[in-house]
Amino acid sequence: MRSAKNPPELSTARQQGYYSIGRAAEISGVTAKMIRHYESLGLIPEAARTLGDYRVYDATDIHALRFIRRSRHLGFSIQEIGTLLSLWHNKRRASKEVKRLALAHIADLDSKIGELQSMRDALATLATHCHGDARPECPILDDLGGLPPAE
Amino acid sequence: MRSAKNPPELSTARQQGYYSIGRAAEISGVTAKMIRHYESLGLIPEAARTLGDYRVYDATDIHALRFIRRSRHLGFSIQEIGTLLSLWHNKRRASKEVKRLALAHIADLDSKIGELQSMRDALATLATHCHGDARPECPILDDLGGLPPAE
DNA sequence: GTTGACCTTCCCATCGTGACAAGGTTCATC
DNA sequence: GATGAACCTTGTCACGATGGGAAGGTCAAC
Repeated sequence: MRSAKNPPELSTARQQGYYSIGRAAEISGVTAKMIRHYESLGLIPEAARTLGDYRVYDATDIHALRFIRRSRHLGFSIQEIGTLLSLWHNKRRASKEVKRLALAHIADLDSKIGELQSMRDALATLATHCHGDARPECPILDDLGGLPPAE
Repeated sequence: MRSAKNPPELSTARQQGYYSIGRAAEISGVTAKMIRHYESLGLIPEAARTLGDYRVYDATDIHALRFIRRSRHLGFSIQEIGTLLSLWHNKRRASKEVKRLALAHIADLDSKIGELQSMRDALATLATHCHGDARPECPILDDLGGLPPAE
């Protein structure tokens, strides 16, 4: 199947405004790897193919990829993005749905932030009491080891 | 090798203050699953075994497991915990080393918190401008899709 | 001696991403 | 019209920390 009867067809596609996966990755900011991955997850529809089996993307696809990138940037999970995408595509959706999702995600973020913050504060307290010099005494290790803090 | 010449030996071990993995999990707060995992990673030494090949743990082992649990709770990675454990075991360590690690970890936490916080704030701003009713207009989706916010 | 609780090892899944391998396609250049 | 670079294809493996489950062995108690 080397250089057989197939017209190149990729150049044709390009002339019609299609992008190869590499080009799509470049202009959408999503790596080619991840584009394929999202396709395999069903997050985006299967890309059209050239006769040489190369994936091609049009402006709409790129738009969706940008949507995904931005959503990831805001910390939405792939599943949540799936829902957001379908809401995005549905011109008749109620903004209520979207807002509900966003608020739930904000709550998630808040709880993660709270967790990290309490780790941070606990550790900072310990570090404050640690001399941090050549001596072996160390309240940090003492605490990790379960010793009550020396008064 | 069913009921062969082996003395039970587990009850003996128990009498000598050893704990089975399930018991160790219970009193250390680390699941049996994770205890085995930590062993396979080399984070803790290979446990002693009974003749029936059951792992047994003594008070020192439990102490180390608790140390690990607390460290994880503060968000240290397994690798960092490996270092902390060796510092903990080394009675001559300088507290400087430990403090350095703790401060580096605090910096990590701060940067993660910052990331989440900026996600949260960006999303909160968008959500504020979303009516959240039955209408389809939605600044959140508009932004994700790349539309500049309507003024 | 049988039952049931506990243990053993091994494999798979998560989540999002990256790296690599082995091979096919396209295209420009000689 | 052949060669080689740049790109594409599918596939597998890995991360980090954890959980789930299967298939089978051991222990204790009745």
